[in-house]
Amino acid sequence: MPRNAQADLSELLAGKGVRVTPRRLEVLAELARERDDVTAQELWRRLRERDSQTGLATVYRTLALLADAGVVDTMSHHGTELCYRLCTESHHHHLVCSSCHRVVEVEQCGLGKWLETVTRQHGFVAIDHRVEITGLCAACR
Amino acid sequence: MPRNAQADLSELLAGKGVRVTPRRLEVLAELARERDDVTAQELWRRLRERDSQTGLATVYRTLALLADAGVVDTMSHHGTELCYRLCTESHHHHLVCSSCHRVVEVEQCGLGKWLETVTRQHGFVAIDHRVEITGLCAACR
DNA sequence: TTTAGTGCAAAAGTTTTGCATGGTC
DNA sequence: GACCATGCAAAACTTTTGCACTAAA
Repeated sequence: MPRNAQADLSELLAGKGVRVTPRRLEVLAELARERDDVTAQELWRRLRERDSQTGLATVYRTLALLADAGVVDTMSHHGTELCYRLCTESHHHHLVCSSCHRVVEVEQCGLGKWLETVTRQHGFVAIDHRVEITGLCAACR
Repeated sequence: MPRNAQADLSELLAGKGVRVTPRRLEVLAELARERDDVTAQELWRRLRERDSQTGLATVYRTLALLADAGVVDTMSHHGTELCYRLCTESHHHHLVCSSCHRVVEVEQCGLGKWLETVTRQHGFVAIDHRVEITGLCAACR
């Protein structure tokens, strides 16, 4: 990994008030390498393949921390495992290929007015929302 | 439970080509009683409280079957457990109260055109999509 | 020096499976 | 009667915790 990418990751943590450690950088670097989402178990397996000594518990603890800090997004494809993914900071949604599990981030949000309307209609105040579109990507079609 | 509701549930199963059994009707009836979503474990506990002899494995098997048949929706509130809920047949989305977990179904879908646009933009063919809006309901505000 | 992170192993919890038995069509 | 559903107990997994030890600020 390029030396400045390393530094970026450190800043990413420090900026969130999170203590910087070698383990956390390893986890973060692995997340940065993944194009798509991964489970904690998968991430751990890949770290081991790179001869990292990181323990599974640390992976779980780190991912929970990062999710808390808003550095990673969590998704669950309606299986029993939680998936993690390093995400852009801005509001966005996901396009997921049901065949190859590729994830594409969509920056635009098409909900705008509708969101306003339906939440008010039911007496809710919206805090957050997520849209997950499942489909087939170009390669899998 | 009213006698005709019983019959309705039987028809619901039979209509999907699913074999009708007392156990499945019990699970279905319990789901019908729940306003909000439940985990398999919760559902099982409630059945026991009603002196049902249904085994936990049967609850899991039945819920999987019903989800497959499209009779229940599954959601995961980003915890480790999967939640189930008896849903209307038509396309709809969910409004979830983050404080009391109340779920409201929203029949309208505000995605229409936007969905078309973004999927095509990324070379996807959309198969399905789900919108989950988190917020505070009137009572919890 | 104080406070927090980590590895390991054990525990806790959820979901799945094998198998003998009983019920549905 | 054939085939599927069920209960029970065991197994398989994922995730969390306790604790002794190490490292960051």
